[in-house]
Amino acid sequence: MAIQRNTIQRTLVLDAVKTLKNHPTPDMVSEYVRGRNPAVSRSTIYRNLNLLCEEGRLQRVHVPNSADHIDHNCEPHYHAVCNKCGSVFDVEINLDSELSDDSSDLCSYVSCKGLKIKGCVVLFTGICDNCSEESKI
Amino acid sequence: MAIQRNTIQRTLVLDAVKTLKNHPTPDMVSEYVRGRNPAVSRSTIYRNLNLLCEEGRLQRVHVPNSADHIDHNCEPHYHAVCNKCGSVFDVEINLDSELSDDSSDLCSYVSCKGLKIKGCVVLFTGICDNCSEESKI
DNA sequence: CTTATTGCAAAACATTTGCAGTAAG
DNA sequence: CTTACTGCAAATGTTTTGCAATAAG
Repeated sequence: MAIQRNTIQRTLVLDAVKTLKNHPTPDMVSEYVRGRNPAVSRSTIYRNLNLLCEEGRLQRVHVPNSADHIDHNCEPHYHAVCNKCGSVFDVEINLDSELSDDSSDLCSYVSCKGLKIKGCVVLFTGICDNCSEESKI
Repeated sequence: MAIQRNTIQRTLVLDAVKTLKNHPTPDMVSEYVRGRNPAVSRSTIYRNLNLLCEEGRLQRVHVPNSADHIDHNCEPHYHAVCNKCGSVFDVEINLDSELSDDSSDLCSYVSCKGLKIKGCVVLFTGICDNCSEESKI
C-alpha cells in the first residue's frame, strides 16, 4: 500500500531523519520523535520508515549485527560503519579510481554459477575518529 | 575463550557445514546435525558456529533480512544471495577485471570524513536459476 | 580432578502484525 | 463517510545467556 495521507506522525518521522542527518536507527528516530510528541508509538516509527523507504524518500542502510540505519540522502552512494560504536558515515569516491557511486557497476566484474547477478551491496568498515580518540586515552 | 576440547557436538557441527557445502544457516546446520544426533541443542549449534568462525575454521556470511549463512571455505571470496529464496552462492571474478578476491582492495578507492576505513563487505544480489525457472511456470 | 562444554529455558534484540479505535481527505 | 493510519500488546525470527549438569583431557 502506498502513502496516501499526511499524518503528523509521518511528518515527524521524515523530519527526524532529515534533521538528525547522522543515519539514525529506528530507535534514534523514535527517541527524537518522542521528544516532540511522546504519544507516537514505535510501530508507527517502523511503519513510516518502511513506507518512506519504499517510496524512495529515504534510504535504508543494512548493518551486520546491528539495527538498520536510515539515510535521508537517497542518491546512490557508499557507507562506512564504525566497528566500535556502530555509527554510519558517508563515503567519498577517490576521483581517479574506477569505482563509481553506483555499486551495481561492480557486477560487471563478476559472475556466478546458478544465479543471475543483478545488484550489489557494499559496506565499508573501520574505526571512527571518536572511537580511536577514546582508545588512546 | 578459544576451542580446547573436541566434543562430538563440535565435530558434528563442523562436518555439517563441510558436508552441506551450500552456505547453510544455523537452522539448516541444526536440522542436519539433529538428523544424526537429535540431542544436540540449538544453543550448542550457535556456540560452536561462533567459535569455529572466530578460529577461522568457518566463515560467516551476513545476509540482510535473513539469518547468517556459514561458509566452509575460509579463503577470501565474494558471495551472492538470491533475492527470492535467500540461497547463497560463491561468486567468480572475471579474469580481466580490476577486482581481486580481496574485497579490502576496494578501500583504496574511497575515503571517509570522520572514519578511518579498514575493510569492506560486499554482497552481490540476484535471482537464482531455480527461482527464475519457477517464475516462468 | 578440573573446567570447558552442554542442554534447557529464559532473555535479548530488532522488527512485524492483528485488531479496535482515530483522523485525514 | 471511508478507509488509511495509529497505538497497543502480543508475536515473530534470530541469537545470546545464566545456570546446573556432563564429559573431555
